[in-house]
Amino acid sequence: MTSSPATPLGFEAHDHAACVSGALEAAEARCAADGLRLTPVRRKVLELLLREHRALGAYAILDLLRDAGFGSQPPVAYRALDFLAEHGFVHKIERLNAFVACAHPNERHSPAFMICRLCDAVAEAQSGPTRGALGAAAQAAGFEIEKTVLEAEGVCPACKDKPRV
Amino acid sequence: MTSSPATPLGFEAHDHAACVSGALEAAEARCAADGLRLTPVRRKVLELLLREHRALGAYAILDLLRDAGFGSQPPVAYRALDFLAEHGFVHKIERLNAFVACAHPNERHSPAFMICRLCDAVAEAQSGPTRGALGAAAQAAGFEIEKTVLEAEGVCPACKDKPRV
DNA sequence: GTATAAATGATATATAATAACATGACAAGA
DNA sequence: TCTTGTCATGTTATTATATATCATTTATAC
Repeated sequence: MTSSPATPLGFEAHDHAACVSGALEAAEARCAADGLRLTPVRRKVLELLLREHRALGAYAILDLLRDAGFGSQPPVAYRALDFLAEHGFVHKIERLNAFVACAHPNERHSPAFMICRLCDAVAEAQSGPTRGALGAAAQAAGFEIEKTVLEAEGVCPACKDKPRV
Repeated sequence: MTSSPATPLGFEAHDHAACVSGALEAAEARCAADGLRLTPVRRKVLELLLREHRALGAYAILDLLRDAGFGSQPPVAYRALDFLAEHGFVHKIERLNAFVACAHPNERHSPAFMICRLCDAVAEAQSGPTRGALGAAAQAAGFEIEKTVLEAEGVCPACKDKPRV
């Protein structure tokens, strides 16, 4: 994120090491600015998600935490994930019961995701505040939308190119 | 569904008994036409979901199945739900890990949902084949969308009218 | 009627998430 | 310095959701 990539942390190749460290620095800066505490566990979970760059279940994260010398009971991961999600550093992918690092924190956004069913890569796209057809239906029904989940499942370009791996 | 309601099985009041039996008849007709087997368990699960008219978890369904004299081990419910979802009679609400009867089977559709966080009522709206912003992002990224999940969480008209129940 | 495929029964286990309570770290104020 | 409040973590246990596997039965096709 340091070099403001043209693409929104999607499926394209990029300098991932720089992407990870840049995002971590940005997160630290933001926490310092907002009085949030990016503690070691929280930082580690964010780093893991940035590094993997795909959706990870809480228990997969827990395994990685254990390898890194952190506690390995479920609440350890869920607490860190709650914090990170609450402040927009990660998102939960409902379809997978898994978590992914946010591609553009700092911006208020209602994210949309493209999930590769073959490699679990996740790309995050921006999505308007409330979508066309659904927004109209909600208005007609008198339903007050507070939050939306928009997730597309399919095949990413990389997996499409190599059907057999 | 018999009297082709103007509203799509949403939050509005309607003749629910007729709605349930009509939907069941429609499902039976459709299965007969397509060579699908609407076995007793499957029919019962669909009936339960139609009757409740809200999102039910698999284990809640399992309890109701037990009460109705069916098997009560998890696979019983999950198999029936898999069948019903595969053929469009029910949808899974990812956000709730729960299931709801489809408001308009027979039509090929990519559903969108409005979920009341207070009473768990679920209304189903139609949603275009692939949505605007996300569709564009997918095209740009070379991502092939196979299925989309679109779920809005908020407050339904009934709960909005009576803030304290 | 027999072969085949589809569905069910049953047991076990995997995965996801939370409850509840104790402990530790640290800052603000008496 | 001591105490108190808050936030974070450690730990144990439990609840909720979902799938794997294999045996058995039932329906349908030939």
